[in-house]
Amino acid sequence: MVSSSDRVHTETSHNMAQRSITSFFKKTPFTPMEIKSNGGSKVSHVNGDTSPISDEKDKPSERQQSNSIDNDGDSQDSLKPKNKAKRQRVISSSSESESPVKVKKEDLSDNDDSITLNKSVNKTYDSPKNKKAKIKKEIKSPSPKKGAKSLSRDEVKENSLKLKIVGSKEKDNIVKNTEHIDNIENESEEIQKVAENAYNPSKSKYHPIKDACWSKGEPVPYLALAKTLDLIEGTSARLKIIEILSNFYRSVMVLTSEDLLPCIYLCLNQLAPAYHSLELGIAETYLMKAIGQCTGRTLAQVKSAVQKCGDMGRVAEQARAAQKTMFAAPKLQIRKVFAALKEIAHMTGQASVNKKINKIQSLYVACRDCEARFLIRSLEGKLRIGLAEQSVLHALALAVATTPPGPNLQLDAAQHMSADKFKALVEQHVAVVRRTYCECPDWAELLHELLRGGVAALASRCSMRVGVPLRPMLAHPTRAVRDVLARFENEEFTCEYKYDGERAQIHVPAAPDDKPDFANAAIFSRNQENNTAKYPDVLSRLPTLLKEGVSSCVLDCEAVAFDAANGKLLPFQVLSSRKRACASAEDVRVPVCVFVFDLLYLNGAPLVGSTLAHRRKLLREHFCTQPGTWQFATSKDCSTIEEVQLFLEEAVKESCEGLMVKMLTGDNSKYDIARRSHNWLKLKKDYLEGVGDTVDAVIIGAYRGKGKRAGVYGGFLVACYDPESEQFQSLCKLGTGFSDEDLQILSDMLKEHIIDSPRNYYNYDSSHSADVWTSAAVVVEVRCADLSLSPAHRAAIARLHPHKGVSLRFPRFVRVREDKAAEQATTAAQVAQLYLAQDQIKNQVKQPDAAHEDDFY
DNA sequence: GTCGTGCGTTTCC
DNA sequence: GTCCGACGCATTCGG
DNA sequence: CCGAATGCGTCGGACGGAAACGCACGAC
Repeated sequence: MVSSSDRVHTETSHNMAQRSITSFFKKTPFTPMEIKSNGGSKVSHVNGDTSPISDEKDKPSERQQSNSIDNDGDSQDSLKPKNKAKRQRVISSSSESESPVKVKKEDLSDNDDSITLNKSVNKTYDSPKNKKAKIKKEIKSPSPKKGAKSLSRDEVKENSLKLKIVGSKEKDNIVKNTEHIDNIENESEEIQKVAENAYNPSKSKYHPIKDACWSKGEPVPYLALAKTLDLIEGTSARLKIIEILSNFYRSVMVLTSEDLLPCIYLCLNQLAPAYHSLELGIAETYLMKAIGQCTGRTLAQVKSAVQKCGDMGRVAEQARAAQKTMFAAPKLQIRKVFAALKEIAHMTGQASVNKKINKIQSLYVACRDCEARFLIRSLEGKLRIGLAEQSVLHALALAVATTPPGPNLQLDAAQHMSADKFKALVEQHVAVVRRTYCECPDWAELLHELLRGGVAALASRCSMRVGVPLRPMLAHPTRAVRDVLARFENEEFTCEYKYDGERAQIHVPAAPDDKPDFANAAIFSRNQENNTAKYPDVLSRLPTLLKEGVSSCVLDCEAVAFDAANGKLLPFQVLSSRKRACASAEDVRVPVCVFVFDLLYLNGAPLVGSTLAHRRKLLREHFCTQPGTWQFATSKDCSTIEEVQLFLEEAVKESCEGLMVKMLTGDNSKYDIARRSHNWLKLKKDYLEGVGDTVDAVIIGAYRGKGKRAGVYGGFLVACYDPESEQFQSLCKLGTGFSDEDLQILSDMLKEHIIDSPRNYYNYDSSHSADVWTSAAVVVEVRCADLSLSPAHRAAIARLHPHKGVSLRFPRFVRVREDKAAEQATTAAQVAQLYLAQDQIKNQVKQPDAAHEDDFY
């Protein structure tokens, strides 16, 4: 490894390493020598530091001055000639073998050329929803609610109109003989099928057979899904989204029910239940490569187009549209697309990446219309249309309420009952479907039972069982201790330490002899991944946890790295260095202590419907603890603010993140994820106003935003200042905490500070190379939860570790410090000081032996 | 062919 | 993980 | 009394650091 002391940063392909520090003195407007330490500048904002500046709550009002919403955030590129245009549409796929070095060179030099080239091809994409939001702001309707509603309707109409126009334009693409005779019982009439391009599941009084664009028994065309997703993308009203999707599902159920599962998976970007651990293994970079190869562009060209547009799906769609197709590929079918994705996920071993890319290309070239957009986004892993799990569940419930599966075909149940009655029916179905999914997050199983026996049979046939992970209860952040009381007023509640580890849901099934079957026990993560192989040590000592009489159970726990020698909890960073799969308990390098805090199932009976008080009682009765291996989460049943406050401080001192606050009795203490998934409160020091670490950092670079952040910068590289080495050392990237307005302001602000290449006194890792570099001018206040030693960031490098700097955990933007100049930012020494001041670091037992030295030399 | 390194992806928080 | 924005729903406010 | 305003919870999607892991690729 290159020692970074002799070089400002280790980016070898950049040429700036040659530039000497002296050149910096000539170029920069401010000279580090001139810095006057501002009256003994102290560490900024440590634990409620009350410097007069930091206390000024000058937030939005002042910033409004520089607000210019109209700006397109198009920064430096707007200066460039715009008429070079469409040159590179010429299909020339000759540039195959790009060595990584070559690619890098292109990356660096493309700044002027390819971006301009792509400019007119890929305009910054302003999503329909963004547009809508803007319109909404402009129109100050006396009745915003109604205004919004009618607006969305109009827009949907407009959208579908456009669709029709497009459809007629591309008449040649429309398959003309789409007339079929459908033999479904009471539908004896001849049904003329809708052309695929005109498929419109958002129309009112949607008829699942007549309005579909395929016939009974036929595989569902991928274009039907793409059209549905396209409509949804243009809609922001959630209920409307659900209606559109449910209409599509109704058609699938009635015509081709076996395609419903792939349809749902494609809507969710999922391949299988999480605990099957099936992943695509393909993301942004390889996708861009695939698109480039298909459309005769270099990786750098695609990259800059994606940056410009903020959406790879759109880029892929436009690139595909611009291409002439040599021969018509067969139409994509949903089941085939989904099967192909699964196939890609299963490819492993040598040359698998290329095989995956080839497979993607074969799909991509067969894309028509907007299919490419959604195919590519599926592969990216996010649809970005405002549709996710909860809406899919709702849509499915609405679909089965409207068109119930079963022998007696009924196409629109709503017709036969009052609106209120139907609404109640839907609500009930939604509740059942959601609950079922929470207890058994397996779409295959859920759909199988749903299509077979309908909603009525779902609850009984498909419910919680040992071995299938259930969705865990999550917690809401709380900004003040008094908010806890506000929420839990007059209720019994308890506070537990919030341990800084990894969620572990432990399942122990019963053997036929009614003893616990430890051999088949399993451990699942917060996201239902199967972590059984990760914790052989925990599994091996499971027998010490269960008391006599326990035959089966499901436990909710937190696994925390543990220093057995000193009986101390270790930071999350230590825990995360555990191998993901470990053969046996002896091979485990990082021991853990498991903190059990809930019991969800005991001896054949689910407890999710019991109160926490009851579950906790059973937990304490039936399970053993042993310091350092199995412990119950430290808890205290508080009733006053003062008690909570004190307990919080205690928790933090003992290397915990804070507190979890939970209701003990009543309906709200049940483990009912379907009804409310964030039913607990979390209380952390860094949420509290005026408490927690804050740093004033300098923006030295920016990254172009994607999706809803297209057109502005979506993130920034920020640094601390080190007067001794005269460097700005990267501290972290900053990507959350700003309002849309903040982002606009920052983007405008930075325009005048953009520089061609990073200063040679910027110390950063090449992995953090910014899209746009800026001179060190804008100072921002950044809040974080922790400071950690970083392999990639350089703040306070060599002060705590020879080649590791410090970075921030969970960094978020607080405000612009317009009152501060770059040289007044938090210094490297102060960052180091903040790092060392952390309770968790102070708690660490200093090793007098070589272990410490080991790290150093 | 083997080994180490770099890069990309996924999964925790 | 944090955070923001939009939506939907219930409750309160005001003419 | 009814519509408007307000408050709150949910949902979805921007974005963060760090580590493991698996494949690609160059050095030997």
